[in-house]
Amino acid sequence: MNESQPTATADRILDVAEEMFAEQGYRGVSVRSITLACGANIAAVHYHFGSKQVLLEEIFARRSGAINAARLALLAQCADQPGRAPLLEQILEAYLRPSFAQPSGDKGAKRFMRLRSVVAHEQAELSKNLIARHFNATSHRFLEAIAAATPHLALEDVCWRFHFLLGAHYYTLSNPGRIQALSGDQCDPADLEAALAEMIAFAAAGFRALPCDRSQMSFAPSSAQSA
Amino acid sequence: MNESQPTATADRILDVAEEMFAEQGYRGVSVRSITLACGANIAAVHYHFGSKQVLLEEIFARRSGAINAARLALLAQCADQPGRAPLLEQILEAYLRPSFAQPSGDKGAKRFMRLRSVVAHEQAELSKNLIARHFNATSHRFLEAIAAATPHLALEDVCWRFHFLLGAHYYTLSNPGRIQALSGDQCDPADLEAALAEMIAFAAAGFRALPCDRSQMSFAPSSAQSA
DNA sequence: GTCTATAGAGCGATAGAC
DNA sequence: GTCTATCGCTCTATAGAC
Repeated sequence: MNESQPTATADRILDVAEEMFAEQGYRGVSVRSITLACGANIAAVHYHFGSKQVLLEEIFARRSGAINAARLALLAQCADQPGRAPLLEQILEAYLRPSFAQPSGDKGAKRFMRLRSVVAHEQAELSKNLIARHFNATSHRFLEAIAAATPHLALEDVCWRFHFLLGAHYYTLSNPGRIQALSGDQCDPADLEAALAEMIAFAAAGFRALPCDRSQMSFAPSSAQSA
Repeated sequence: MNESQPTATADRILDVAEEMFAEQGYRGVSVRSITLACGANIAAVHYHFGSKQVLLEEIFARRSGAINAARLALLAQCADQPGRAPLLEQILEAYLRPSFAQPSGDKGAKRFMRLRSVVAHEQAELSKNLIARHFNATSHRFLEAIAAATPHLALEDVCWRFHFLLGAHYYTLSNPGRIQALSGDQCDPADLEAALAEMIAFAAAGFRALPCDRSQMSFAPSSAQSA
């Protein structure tokens, strides 16, 4: 009857910890409060995982596999064919959609995005290692695909713009309240399909822009424009 | 000789705390370590500020005034004239440049950007209040200016795209290491003029894009594209 | 205004009974 | 595998001498 839950307690801890870390930060959530919230004993985290940090690493490992697999599966379906969206838009959707929501309808992917953002700020060194271990390979696959679709850009430009996309992506899924405050509640951050469509349109246009020209700056300090 | 430093200790605490909070997080830095790092007594923070949180609020108050003033001064200089960059690019530069570096050459503006990002994740509620108090008015001025320069967009689209710009902006100044890892050290995050030029080109193109069309999605779950 | 000393609370982690 | 009890540590904040 319960052969499908050999370590039900460990799974419950992973679920609850992911949610609490994402919403209250890593340092802001104690091992005590995690076990209390999921009905386990205070010592359960250290029994199942060994330490608070290993628990965090297990959360990363569990999520990243599914997201990477979904991204690469969609990337494999991208094709420059008549009647479909332009290839660049397809690639961007293949990259972004799995971190908005999994096909199963699980909303945890979005929460995990906020968790990554939280950890990047609170545990910079650990975050660098985890992101590199779990996401570098897939990110580079997409960087290459985008570079191939934007032959007018030097690789350096592609990297900067992909970096900006990452920032917009993290911020949108991590700070859903900010756009409500900015727009006077006209934008609904819970409408993930709208956010995704807006982000793809914005980023695709950004990637298509001509390489920037630094001499076109209006207020550079050396040109003594103002003071 | 020292009439210019009536509260030298408080100023030193503000400087050191801003740097330590930005690099190690708010919860990750103790009042003890701040006072130790700036040679003050352990009790100095509570004598001068009353609490750790008020110290953080004073850091916000001190920086935000200068940044807002610089932004609005540059915005007032923006004009759609031949021989200058397009108006949209001018507005974006007026918004972004003061948070990359102040005219005085002070690098603290960039550090303060990372501090805001850190606090947004660790102290979500406090951050919301501080950001609204110090930045909402100026941000709305720029939202209006951008909206006027992009008459093809609904206000909702302008808000989403401004939100994406905020995300790219925060991420670039908060996670300088990520673009080095992504680009194989081809992009130099310390070259702030390059980052600024790239960001303006990317965002300006994004704002100029046509409104997005949600029916153009390639992998929406309801269309049963894959599984 | 600067210092020492400490209160009072919460933390991660562990030992050892069951 | 689950529990209680507790160790040893760090934290913010404060009291009170100088």
